[in-house]
Amino acid sequence: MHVDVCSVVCIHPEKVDRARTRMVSEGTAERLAELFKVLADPTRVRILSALQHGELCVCDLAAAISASQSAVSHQLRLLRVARLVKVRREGKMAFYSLDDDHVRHLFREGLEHVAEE
Amino acid sequence: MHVDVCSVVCIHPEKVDRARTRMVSEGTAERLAELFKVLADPTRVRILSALQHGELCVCDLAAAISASQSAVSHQLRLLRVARLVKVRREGKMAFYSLDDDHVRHLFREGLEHVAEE
DNA sequence: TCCTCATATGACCACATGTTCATGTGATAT
DNA sequence: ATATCACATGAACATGTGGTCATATGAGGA
Repeated sequence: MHVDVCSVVCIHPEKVDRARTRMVSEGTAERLAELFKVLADPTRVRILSALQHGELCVCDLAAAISASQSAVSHQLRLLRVARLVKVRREGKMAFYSLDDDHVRHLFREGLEHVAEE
Repeated sequence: MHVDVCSVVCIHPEKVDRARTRMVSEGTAERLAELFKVLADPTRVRILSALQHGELCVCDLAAAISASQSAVSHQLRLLRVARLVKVRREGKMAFYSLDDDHVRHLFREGLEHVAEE
């Protein structure tokens, strides 16, 4: 990151100022990027997709998406800390489900964009 | 990627099957992840944020988000191929704007999730 | 034509990320 | 107690990514 404005000339200062005041804060941008980063992996997308219609235990998830248990566990951790999924423990099993409808919305919005092309 | 199902025991086959049939295809998951990947960077988030209320030229964008022209150009390229922004050329200037309302929706959905915590 | 300006892009480098392998943890059964 | 099962996690490694620097491109002006 470096404050390096293109010389002097080409700028429309009023446009820039208007944009700056309306922009999200740096912290918000950071957290927003962090959220999308969690959604930005095929394995995690498939996990979320598999959970769209109800909870699954880790082992079932691994089977559903044809990935190793370890890989799934690692990814579930990321999804958990981002509050995209939640856990329900029952004995030695762990049942995962989508955390809220919000996740579903984001997912569907994304799907629509992908479907467009 | 390795088909490695946890031994035999813990699976609920009917749940797994139901999930599998309802899941998005591998290709769709890939493209969905690709879309979110483009949104998964603070610089690109700030660019999209700056464009929420109208087009800006590259130089103005760089000024608005305090990044170098080169960095902004590189990121704009990614946003372009993902069809999140579009260009309007006018002489030697290039004015960028959000490609459609879809991008705005995705952005806002993300913001709401971030705002929750 | 030659120079300058706005933008685009290629090479390179430091850093982040996803998987596997090995091992840890806590619950249940024998 | 101890063995086993489902799940979690740490280390290590290969690959991907975002920035800078240098340079290319293409439009306008002198």
